[in-house]
Amino acid sequence: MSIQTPIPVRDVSFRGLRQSCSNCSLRELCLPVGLNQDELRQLDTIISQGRPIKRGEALYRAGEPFRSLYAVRLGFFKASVISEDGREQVTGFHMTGELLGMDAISTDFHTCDAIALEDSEVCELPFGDIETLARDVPALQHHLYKVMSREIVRDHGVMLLLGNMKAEERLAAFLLNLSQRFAVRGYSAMSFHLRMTREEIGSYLGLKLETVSRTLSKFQDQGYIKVQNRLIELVDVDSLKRLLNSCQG
Amino acid sequence: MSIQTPIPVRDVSFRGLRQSCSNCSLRELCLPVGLNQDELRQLDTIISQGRPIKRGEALYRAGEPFRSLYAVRLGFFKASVISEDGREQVTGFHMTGELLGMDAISTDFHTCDAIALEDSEVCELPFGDIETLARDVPALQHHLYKVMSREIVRDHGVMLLLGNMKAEERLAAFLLNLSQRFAVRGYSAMSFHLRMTREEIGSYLGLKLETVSRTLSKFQDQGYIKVQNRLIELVDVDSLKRLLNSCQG
DNA sequence: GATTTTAGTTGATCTAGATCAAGTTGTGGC
DNA sequence: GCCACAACTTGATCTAGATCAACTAAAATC
Repeated sequence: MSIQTPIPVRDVSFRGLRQSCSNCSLRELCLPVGLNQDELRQLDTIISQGRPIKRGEALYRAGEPFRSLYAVRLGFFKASVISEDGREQVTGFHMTGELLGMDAISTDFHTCDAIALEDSEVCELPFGDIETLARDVPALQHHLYKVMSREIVRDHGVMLLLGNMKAEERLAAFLLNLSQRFAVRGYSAMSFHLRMTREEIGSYLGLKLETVSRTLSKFQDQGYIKVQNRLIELVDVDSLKRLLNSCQG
Repeated sequence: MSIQTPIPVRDVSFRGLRQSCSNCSLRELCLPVGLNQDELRQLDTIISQGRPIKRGEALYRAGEPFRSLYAVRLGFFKASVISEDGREQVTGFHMTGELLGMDAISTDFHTCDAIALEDSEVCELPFGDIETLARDVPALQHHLYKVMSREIVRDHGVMLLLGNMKAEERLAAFLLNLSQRFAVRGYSAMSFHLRMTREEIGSYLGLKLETVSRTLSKFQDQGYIKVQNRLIELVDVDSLKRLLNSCQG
């Protein structure tokens, strides 16, 4: 199972990229599959130009009124909920092409924080407008349902991970998932830079930062990976996968 | 925080109940708020009669092709995903008025099993038809987005629970959540029958059945609850809530 | 209504991962 | 380029919850 379903970029939410309209032509960046020229033009009028978010800044925070969904155009985000007593639970890491903010539709307020882990850029998609357009464009309507459904499936995968797996299995699943998602976006599957701290990984995986650190070291000792600070190289992917398959939790 | 957001029944998915059309008049049972007479009539034509599911039977199973969402009309379900190596993770318990199957929109196949934990009855909502109708009925379209969003928020709550909380906190959250949801449906908030085994509770909460049993006994010893097999009586709700608020995980 | 089966409790022990602690490395700010 | 602070590693110890085990109680089944 994969904790963050690896999906071809074209399916993630919106795809493509062209430098025409300023920096964020929805026409190509945020293009749901199967729209015709006219429908695309309509979409373009709705979607705002790219908005840059500096590393460390919040795209939105829990409690803020909901207006728009955001498509990550470039960069890397973490989403997290904070419990009343201040504990943070990272609910996901989001990269190019993924959609943020769907949790907020429920109450018209954001229920989690979205923080940029590197300098990033998003497309703002005003939800009211999107919803209206979706009525005229069945493909868009269906696409939105699909993207939300996929988020639910992903969350179930995380529950399975948190509820059933041991530390090594969690880390292996996490690394393999990241690897796949980078690969899909044209980056190396075998070597990548972690944008998040050990503590954030731990929060996502239900582990303490020391356990994350130790487990990474263990993987390195066993020759599964090489770790240099936040640079990860996957050396023996099969062994990592075996860790996952043979997990008898 | 609540692991399974307590929501007034009218918001859960569809509401109302009348004995007119056989046993499952959508007109009242599965009525999204804010539809007019004509829209209701349209809905009625789409939705199938109530379908009974016996205790222990599956409403659907992972891998089956997706056709419809299901509104629980009566009864109690568990939803669970099974990992490749056979581990079960219960992803939720669902009662009257809640919607099942939204995870399947993503791939057009169900990704989890839905098993009745008592004799139950559901309304089948063919998704294609619902989607088509939603184009003409903005309130219905928006309602569907909301329901799916709410599921995402609920899942984030479970992640927080699984990632951060200790056994006692998880159990307290679980009992309080059940209590609220029963209350909303007109049943007693202080005393209710658990439809699931200790093992199923444990699977949902990321605990072993022995730990669930022990923790319930502990709560009873401390005078928080009374346990008689599957009958739970909440004696000291405040203490249970305090357990949750003061959790310093 | 007796019997088999399944669900639940409780105790003893073990262990994965948390916690505490000390040191190292890396990074952003001036 | 130096300083201060944040991120990371590694070791020693502790503990919540898992595991193993034995027993009891409640349902199904015949």
